[in-house]
Amino acid sequence: MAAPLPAAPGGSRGRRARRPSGDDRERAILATAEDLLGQRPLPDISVDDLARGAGISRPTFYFYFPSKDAVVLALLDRVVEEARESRSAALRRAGDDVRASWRGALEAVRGTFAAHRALTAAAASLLATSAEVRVLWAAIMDGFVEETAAAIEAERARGAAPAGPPARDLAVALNWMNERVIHVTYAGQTPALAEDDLIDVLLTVWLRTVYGTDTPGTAPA
Amino acid sequence: MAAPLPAAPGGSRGRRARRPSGDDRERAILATAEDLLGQRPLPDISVDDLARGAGISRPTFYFYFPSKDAVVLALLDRVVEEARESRSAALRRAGDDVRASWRGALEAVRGTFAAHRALTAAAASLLATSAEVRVLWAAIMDGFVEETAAAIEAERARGAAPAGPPARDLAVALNWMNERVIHVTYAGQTPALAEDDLIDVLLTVWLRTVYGTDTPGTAPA
DNA sequence: GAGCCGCTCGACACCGTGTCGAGTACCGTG
DNA sequence: CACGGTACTCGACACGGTGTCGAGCGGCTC
Repeated sequence: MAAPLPAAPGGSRGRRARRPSGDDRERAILATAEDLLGQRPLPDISVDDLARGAGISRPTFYFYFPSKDAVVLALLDRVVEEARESRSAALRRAGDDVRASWRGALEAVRGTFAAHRALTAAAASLLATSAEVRVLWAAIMDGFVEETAAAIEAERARGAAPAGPPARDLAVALNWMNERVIHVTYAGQTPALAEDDLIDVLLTVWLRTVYGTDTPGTAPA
Repeated sequence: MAAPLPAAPGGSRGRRARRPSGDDRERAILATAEDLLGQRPLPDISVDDLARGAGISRPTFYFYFPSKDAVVLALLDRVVEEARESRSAALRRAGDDVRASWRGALEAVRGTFAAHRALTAAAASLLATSAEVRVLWAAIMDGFVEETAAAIEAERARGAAPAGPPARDLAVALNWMNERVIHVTYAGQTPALAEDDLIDVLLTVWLRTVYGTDTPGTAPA
């Protein structure tokens, strides 16, 4: 919401070299986008809506962003970063209790997406049309997969988890499962899970897949 | 490809009451769509392209279909039916060997989607914008989930599978995992699995989730 | 041969996108 | 204080896609 960005020069995404002034406008566009996305789906929002909402004309909008998609991408950048950090933090915390650790990671991702449903829905619709969004999405999923695969390998190394397919392969399947199940659940699609059962169910699949049991760390050698 | 449709009156989907003649045109449009989808993504195909490909003018196209989306929906109807039947058949076959039975179901769905990659990609892009496609997709996933849930419950009842979360909840998670993993793998996105490993990995997750082991039927009482 | 019906398309209205070029306001510098 | 530049603004335009309307045409039936 806040995040003043004192004078960050390197625009990570391609959008535009930022200048001290006019910066308010850029933020106004972003804010308008976030606001409108809470009201209706992305395809029903035009560049004109965004411009008007930010108090500027349509051509002026193009001075700040090359397209409607770029606005969503900018918004998404922030959320993706938030999800990544929140997940890594959860994984770092709770080092002892294995089960709690996995649960924390699940919970972190779920939390981030739940907090930004509208944006996530918009991202999903862009996934089909925007190569940039696809790249961004692939990057975050890749990060999750790497992290997960490393964790599985560690558990196998210490004898807590049985062998099986490459850890990375399992990680790919599990993480995509999360992505989709969380998405359909929060987007109100069917078949979905009850929001309250989400984490329990996903955790069960993760634990059984990795350890073969719901209660790792209690029985094995 | 063939499927003459002798004179089927009840257009399942909303498209239009069908008349004996002009039927060739309808098929030509469908064929053109399938063809063009093999060349470029759906958003890059206009109604005009479809019409020209079928040898008619754009307004005439609207005599046969209410929109571009409806064409894809019609195509999708057939494929969805194919997937459903192929999966049910696989589940019916191989009654004894549990593992083979699950594998067959996985294989059936994979096969159908692999055979229609382009269409599946188009469906994915419509999922974001077309309520009808969403309903159709929800329906097929629901069918898979029901079938899966029943199978899990049967396994639990005969003591082959351990208790745990509601069978339906596990079924939801597992089937969405399949959907997504198959999709990213065949759409060439990342992170994905190698096409050859797909089934093995998914099967492992399914078996471990349902039974807690890769080799059901060998150990338990 | 009159009339209907399935079918066809030219022409049109509409909407959203993206661009171009003519401004304006404000800056620092001479 | 002019002067030139630069950040920014927007009216007007061109384009491409969608969907509709109404006139026309060919074959069938009575």
